Amino acid sequence: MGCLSETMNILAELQSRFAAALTDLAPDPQAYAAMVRPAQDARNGDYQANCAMPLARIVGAKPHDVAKTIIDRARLDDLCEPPTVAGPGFINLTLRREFLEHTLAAVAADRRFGAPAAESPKSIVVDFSSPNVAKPMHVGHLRSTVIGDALHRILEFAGHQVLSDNHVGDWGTQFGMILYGYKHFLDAEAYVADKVGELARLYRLVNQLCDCHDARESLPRLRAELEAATAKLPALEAAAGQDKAAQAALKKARAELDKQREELKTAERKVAAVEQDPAMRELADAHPGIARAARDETAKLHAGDPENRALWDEFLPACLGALQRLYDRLGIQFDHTLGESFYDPYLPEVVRQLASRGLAVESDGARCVFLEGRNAPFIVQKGDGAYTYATTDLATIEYRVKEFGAQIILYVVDARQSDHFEMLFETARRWGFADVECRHISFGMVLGEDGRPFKTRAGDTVGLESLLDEAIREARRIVDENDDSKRNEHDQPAPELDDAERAAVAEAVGLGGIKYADLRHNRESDYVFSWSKMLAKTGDTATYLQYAYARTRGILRKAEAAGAAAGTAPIAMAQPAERALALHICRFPEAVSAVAQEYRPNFLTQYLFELANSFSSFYDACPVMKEPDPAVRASRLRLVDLTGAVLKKGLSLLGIQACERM
RNA sequence: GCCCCCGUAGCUCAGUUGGAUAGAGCGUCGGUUUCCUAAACCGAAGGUCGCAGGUUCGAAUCCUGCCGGGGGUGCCA
Repeated sequence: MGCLSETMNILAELQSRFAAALTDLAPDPQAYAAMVRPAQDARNGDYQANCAMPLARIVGAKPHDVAKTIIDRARLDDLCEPPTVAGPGFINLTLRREFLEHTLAAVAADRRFGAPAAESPKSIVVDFSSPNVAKPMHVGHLRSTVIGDALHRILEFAGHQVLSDNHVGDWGTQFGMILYGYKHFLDAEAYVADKVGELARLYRLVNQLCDCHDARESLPRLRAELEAATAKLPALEAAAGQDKAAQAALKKARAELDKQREELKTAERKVAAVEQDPAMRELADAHPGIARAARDETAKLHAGDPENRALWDEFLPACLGALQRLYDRLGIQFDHTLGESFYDPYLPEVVRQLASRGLAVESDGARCVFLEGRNAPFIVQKGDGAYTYATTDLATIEYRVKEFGAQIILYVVDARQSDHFEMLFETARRWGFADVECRHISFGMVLGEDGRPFKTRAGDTVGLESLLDEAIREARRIVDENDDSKRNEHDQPAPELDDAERAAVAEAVGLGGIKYADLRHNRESDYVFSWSKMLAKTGDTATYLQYAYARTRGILRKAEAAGAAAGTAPIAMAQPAERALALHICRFPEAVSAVAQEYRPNFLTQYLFELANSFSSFYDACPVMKEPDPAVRASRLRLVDLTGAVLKKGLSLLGIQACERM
């Protein structure tokens, strides 16, 4: 019982001991054993079991007595001090020092720091990033990219077989716009000089012209709607005296009115942007049917038109190359980049099968899947015969299951698409893919400090490339400032880093800052993007973790210079700071398995922040190289070495680099 | 109309699925450097968990209603 070579996950070990003790006491021992948790408050010990209270209700006994019974039956004496019962029936557990030392030694000897391989490794596809290749990536792609990459790394580390797949948008309407732009507005010289840049310009241009025409067309309708809504307002106001329902209606009408005003303003702005620029205006006048024409280009591409197909073949590698450069900068790798175009040949068969099963039926000229409890249909083929991303997504599920043997598919996509994914998954189940577990790993928006979607001051979306540049530039400034202010013992300037190392540190700090700021938030919630917080020299940031790591390296350098090495000395933990640090190191497996279970990287960032925190306290309270007792010194040196290794591993699982010095 | 999400300290956010006196970072106030990087450490103040009911030994967490904010919603992805 309790063979520790099997698990260095203390929490899991405790839970299994409790499960054994609960076999005759509880209907579902596992569920009650799961109520063993890390103690919320260190005063209550290291871990606590909360199962006695709910169990007492079932058995009809006093919680306190149930807790006593559990304690009597649980065999914990090799792990814990004698457990105590507190409050209404909490069981408090304090780990024995010998056990901690033993576990720590095992963690230290393990290349995976005690993180167990998954009991039943799954074949997992992580679908993330998924930008449109026709336009440059912007800040909106950040979360999917960063969270997806972290999940890829962590799940793989947790022992699963993981494939990352970038489901790029390389087949949609944006390509029609580029094709149209290429044929009508190409700047040949610019195209030769910077293919992707010119294509992006063409996309923006055509998109803007389409928007303008579209907006101009909708202006009368928008104005009429606004007028009608405004006209209705007085009646609503009059009716809203006492009646609650009427008041609610009034408020809703006002909100609706605001929305309509906004919409009208946006449309007017789009029109004005073109009309105030004579050159643009001329273009707009010369291409009145541009939106339709661009759609036709898309249709021709899909239909196999040789010219468009040849252009697409020419554009795509350049676009993918540009994306790849960005991913290289970010240190992100995909096992596959199978975009929408890849699935095009499969689409007719998907619809045919859905139709033959009676799942897809015709409605208003389109083929739709109607799902119980929903008004909106899942459209798999449009009235004009074109397929939608719903169809592509279905084909993609089929492919991933059949070709990759996917058992789990994770879609790291923003929360706004949750309806789509619910319908997609339901349709896939009914189509015959009931065994694959599809999960929408949804995340919230990145907001600016004004609480609105993150934009530049001018109101444009922020390009990802320039975001990275700015972060690194700012990081470099901080690195310079910090290194320049270093002093030697005579209080003279003593910078440590040469230009190349400063650049490397700035890169790690800048990119790490961006990634960490994203990952440390619960992915489900929106978060406010803040330059100052992201690269702050204080607080819960990547820099703090990187700095803690650099400090571990500093001590080890010093030790090396003195001819000492971390070695394999026994680790003792006499000081509270030593014990706290040691315990925290031992919890690494818990953090990894928590992330793998819930797909929440913030569990790992939180763990690492606390680890760095424990280390900083230890650093302050427990000198290493100045410690006179050689045994204590050797023990602390190992603790430092191990802390550094876990920090570095943890950061790497988040896609963040650690620096030797900074 | 229908559907989904959010509201926690001055600010930004956690909160392990119902557990103990609700936590952290920033900011504020106070302390720490002849000593391994002060990008640090230690301490303090700061809360009606949007509001009102309900469920029970126990609620930020579950249910109902309300207030406030955001998002989605038949041929974009």
